[in-house]
Formats: sequence, structure tokens, C-alpha cells
Amino acid sequence: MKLTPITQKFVLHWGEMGSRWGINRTVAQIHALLYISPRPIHADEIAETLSVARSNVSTSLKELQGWGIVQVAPVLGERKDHFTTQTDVWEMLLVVLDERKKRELDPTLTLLRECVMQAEEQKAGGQVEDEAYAHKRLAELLDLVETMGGWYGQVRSLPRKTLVKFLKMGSKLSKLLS
Amino acid sequence: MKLTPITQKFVLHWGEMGSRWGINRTVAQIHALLYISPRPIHADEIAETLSVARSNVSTSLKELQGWGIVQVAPVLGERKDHFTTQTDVWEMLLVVLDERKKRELDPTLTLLRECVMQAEEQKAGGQVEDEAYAHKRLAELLDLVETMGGWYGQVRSLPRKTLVKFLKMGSKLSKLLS
DNA sequence: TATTATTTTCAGTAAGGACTGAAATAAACG
DNA sequence: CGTTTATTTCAGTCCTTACTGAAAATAATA
Repeated sequence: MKLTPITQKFVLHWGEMGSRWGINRTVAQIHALLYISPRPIHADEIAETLSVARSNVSTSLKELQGWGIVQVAPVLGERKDHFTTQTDVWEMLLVVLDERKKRELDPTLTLLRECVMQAEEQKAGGQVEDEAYAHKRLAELLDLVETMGGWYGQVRSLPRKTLVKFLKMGSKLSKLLS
Repeated sequence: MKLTPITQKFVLHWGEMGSRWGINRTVAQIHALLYISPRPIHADEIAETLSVARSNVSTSLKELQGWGIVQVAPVLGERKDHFTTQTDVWEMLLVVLDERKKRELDPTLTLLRECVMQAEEQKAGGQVEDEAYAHKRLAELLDLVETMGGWYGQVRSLPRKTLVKFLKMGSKLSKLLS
């Protein structure tokens, strides 16, 4: 698969962005490549296009499948596995957000709850002023994370159409809320 | 500054989370430490508490100041610089989001616009079917990023109170939109 | 079942980023 | 000013993660 200057620019940038958000550069590049590819492609082709080892591609594809944004797409008369990603960007975004919520937000929620609960228990016995302060901070942070999580759940349950309309509604948002 | 088991757990977790989102572990730990500290603290104390080199703390604090979530707080009768972070978690979140938007979303927006523009130009001359496909994908992605950016701008301009109310409004959201 | 094609695993290596300690710089004090 | 205190810079080192290539495992074919 040959990259035009435009697509190459995109693939490189996507890799760069990925790495800024804790996603391996190659993984992100592969994702970009699949996204702009008009048909499913196989691992060898990816390896060649991006100049990385075949084994690296294998691992990265597994990772992307784990995220739920890449899947195997059988191609008629081909033995090799071919891969695609969903073309609907909104769907893609939601899948990624779901996964990050599960992997990162939820564990943080759990941890903060533990911290705040233990802090509550200690309050029964005497505690230093500084500890009380820290505990208050933790409780506030917990509230924020819970609120965000709950809000996302709401948004997530909207029908796709409504969701996109909501995001696109521009200055009407503030009117709506007042 | 001595950490209780609770606060220590929090600081470590925060560092861990940071590194998953592309933020240096130590930087995130320092931030956590400042967040739960009832009073401004100086670099030496941070270094000691977290067992890292003084110079490392210096760099990390600069980084945090660059993000706008840590500032120098002069303490009466002290020569050393002392540091704090805002106690309002919502404020903190918004500051970070602003900064990430500026650093990562906006450049992506610029790049995608360039790509899509160049693609438009090519359409004038003849172009292969596959290129046309890729360009369509890029245009869709651009639309998503633009929409997200615009929406964030809206949300960002809400008064703090309204914003928090909005995020906390639970199941009323879907009712509001229908 | 043997042969060939394809994918995965994994030990070793490379690359990138984080961290340290020492030296340089800057700021405060007397 | 000279001295002391505090902060920053930076070259070298360490550590983590990414990546490779070869070998093992799996799957398809005949």
C-alpha cells in the first residue's frame, strides 16, 4: 500500500498524537492506516508500508483488537488475515472512550472510594488537622470523578443521532441550560 | 511531609494514572502531593517525600507551572520558593483540558484542515478512487474534531455553577434533549 | 499425514525518556 | 561586594518500553 504525501502526513501525525495520549506510536499508525484504507489489509502489507517488523504488527493488531477498534475481516479467496477498523468516527470515539473509562476511570473511582472510606473510619478515632484536610481534598476529587463518570454514562446512552446533534448544537447549549 | 497510608496510596495511583495519559509519573506524583497538602511546600520537601532528586523536582515543577496547575506561593519569613495547586478540582480539570486542547487538539485540527484542503485541490485534477476514499475519511475525522472542539468551547464558556449543574444533572439530560 | 503458509511468542537489543549529581547560575543576605 | 542559600542546567547513566528476528506454534492445503 503506497502512501500519498497527504495520507503519510496523516499517519505520522496520528502516531505522534497517540504517543502523547499514552498509546504506542506504531499502534496508532497502524490504526490510522486502516482507517484510510478503502479495503481490509493484511499484516505483511502493514509491516511493509510502515517499515516495521512483521512481529511488531502482529502485537499491535492484537492490541487494537483488544481496544475494540480493529477487527479481522475475511477476504474472499485470501488465506491471510485481513484487518479493518470501523469507518464511523463517532462509533470509534465512543468505543475508545468506553475502554479508557473501564481501564482508567473506573479503577481510579475504586481507589478514591477506598481512600475516602478509610478516611471516614479514621475520623471516628481522633485525627490530625492535616489528615482531615487531605481527606477533604480526596472526597472532592471523588465527587468530580463520579460526576464525570455518571455524566458520560448519560451521554453514552443517548441514541447516536441525538448525541451528535447534541454535540453540534453550538450556542444553543447555553440557552438550553438557562 | 510524611504520607499516611491513605495519602501514599493516592499519590502512587495518581502517578500511575498520569503515565497512562502521557504525563510523567513523577510530575503527576508531585501534583498529587501538592493537592493534598494543607499548605504550600518547598522543593526540598517534595524531593524528600517522594525520594527523587532535587533537580528532578525542579524540572517537574516547571512543567506543572507550564500546565498552569501549580504556582509559586510566597510564604511569610521563608526564603525558599513554596508551591501550591488550586484546591478547586473543577478549575483544575478545566485548566488541564484547555491546555491539552491547545497542545493536541488544535494542532490536529490544523493538520486535518491542511490535508482536507490539499485533497480538495487534487480533486480538480483527476485522482484515483482509493485516494478519494482516504480523503473522505479525513474529512469525516475533521468534522468530528471540529465538532468536539466547538462543543468544548461552548461548555467552557458556561459559568462554573451552570457547568457543574449540567454535569450533575443525571437522567434529566436525555429528557432535556428530546 | 507431510508440506507449506501464516501467525505468534519471546529472548535479546535498541531507542527514548526519566533521573541523578555535580557544576553553573541566580537570588538573598549582611 | 563577598558570602551564603536556593535554583537551574546539563552531561552522563539508568530504566522502561518498543522493536526485531528467529524459532515455535498454529492453520491450511493436497
